[in-house]
Amino acid sequence: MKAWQEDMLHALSVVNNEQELFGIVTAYAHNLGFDNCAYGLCMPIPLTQPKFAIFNNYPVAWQKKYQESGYLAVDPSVQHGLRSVMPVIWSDHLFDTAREFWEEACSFGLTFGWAQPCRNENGIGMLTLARSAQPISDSELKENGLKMAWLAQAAHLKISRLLVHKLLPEAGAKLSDREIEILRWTGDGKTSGEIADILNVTERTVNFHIGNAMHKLNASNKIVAVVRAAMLGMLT
Amino acid sequence: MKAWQEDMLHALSVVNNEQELFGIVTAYAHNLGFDNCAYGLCMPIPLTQPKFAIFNNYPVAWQKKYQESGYLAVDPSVQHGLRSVMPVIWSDHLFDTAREFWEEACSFGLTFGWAQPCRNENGIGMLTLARSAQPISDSELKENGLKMAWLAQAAHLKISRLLVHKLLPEAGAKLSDREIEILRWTGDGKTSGEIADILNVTERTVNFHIGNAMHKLNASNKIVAVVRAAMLGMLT
DNA sequence: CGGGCTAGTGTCAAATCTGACAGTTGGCTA
DNA sequence: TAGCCAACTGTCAGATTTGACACTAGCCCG
Repeated sequence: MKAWQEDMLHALSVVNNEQELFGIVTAYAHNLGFDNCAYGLCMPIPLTQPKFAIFNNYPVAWQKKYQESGYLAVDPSVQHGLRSVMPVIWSDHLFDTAREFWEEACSFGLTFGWAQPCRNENGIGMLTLARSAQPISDSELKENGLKMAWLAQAAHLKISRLLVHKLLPEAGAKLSDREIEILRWTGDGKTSGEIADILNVTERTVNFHIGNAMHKLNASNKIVAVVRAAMLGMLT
Repeated sequence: MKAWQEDMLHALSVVNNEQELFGIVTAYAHNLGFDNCAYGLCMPIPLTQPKFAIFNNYPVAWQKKYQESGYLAVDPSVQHGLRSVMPVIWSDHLFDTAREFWEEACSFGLTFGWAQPCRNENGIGMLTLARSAQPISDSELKENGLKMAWLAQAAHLKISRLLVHKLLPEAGAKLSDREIEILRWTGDGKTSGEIADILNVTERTVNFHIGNAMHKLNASNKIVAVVRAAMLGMLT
């Protein structure tokens, strides 16, 4: 494996708090020629008003403005990340539907940018690398593009886990094999009685396991238990 | 955007059947120096026994052997793809737990390989590029790595949609805004009565929408409806 | 203007789930 | 050997869901 890949993963492995982790990402971004970088995570639950977590080293005034104006719901690059897995370079076309937002960002020195979404069981993450001068050229992409993509994947891999386990207690639940099996069948439409037949146990036993899973996942009914377990990748 | 990226996406856009699509991917793989390539997709539902779809141009004898021996459940590169979003290069270390499998693959000329997993609302996909001679060097990765990663993303983007819509009829369901809203609340643990209060409608109306969503998603109860909608990205 | 579509509402019986009571069995370990 | 834990089972009342009957109001389109 290439030295810088091991390097990056190693650097990201030695710390275990999200601030430091993001600091390391920022440093790598700097090495790759980007003064600014941002990592955003959209967690898989709750379904109504999903939780977001954002780190960036943008100008404080812009962070404030972004927050206060609710730009998270406007920002086309965020919209893109929530829909696609393809990387994007900031362009007029991308910000077609939010001209003002785009111009305002430019006024804070966020002119040229590149963003790579990533998905895993902890949700959808996106790493953005940006700077005020120098468009992102083809030769630069050829030189550093793979490292940028790698950095995005690696950042998401490490940061998302940390964040989700800190902000979503249910993500830490350890389900037993039996519980997982039963939640799977439940999510495929079987009633407790049917699952009992499939597994050759009593309906009471099936409900017992479902009840335990509900407690572990802090779920008020089995719908929530199945949805959470599925969204957090526990049934895969 | 770089010419080859547009090229690739364009080439993948003009056809709309999975065989041809995979043919194009194969051709790009060939240009990148890989005789063999494979794309595998693990669909998000059902939860018990998830559906897989696989395309490859491996030797027929190996395809047969792989199929018959149930290697899908053994293949460490598949296991990796189901767990992580990081790319991997085939190595002794990766195949540590399946020596025989690894040697057998080598005997069919599948010696050097690289695999990139990708995730989206259509499930987990993985593109593998392989060949019999010439290890994958750092300089080659530097030269072509980004294109390889892009090819994987693009292939997954195009093929997964087609496959999922063909093999999972429920993926084509168009839920109304009201249905989505109600399924979200349901997945967060609200009962029909509670949702009725939240939305200022009757409990009967909530159940009406849930029933409609159930029909569209071919679901036997609302658990299935919520799980399917969530797993297929309809609630994001 | 009639037909189709979406959103909304009523009622009622049967099926299913949830919570709280109270247990047994077998394996692992201090 | 006593204690703990996971898996399993029984019963029962009350809450919730599901399916099937039928109906209104508003909007768009041919």
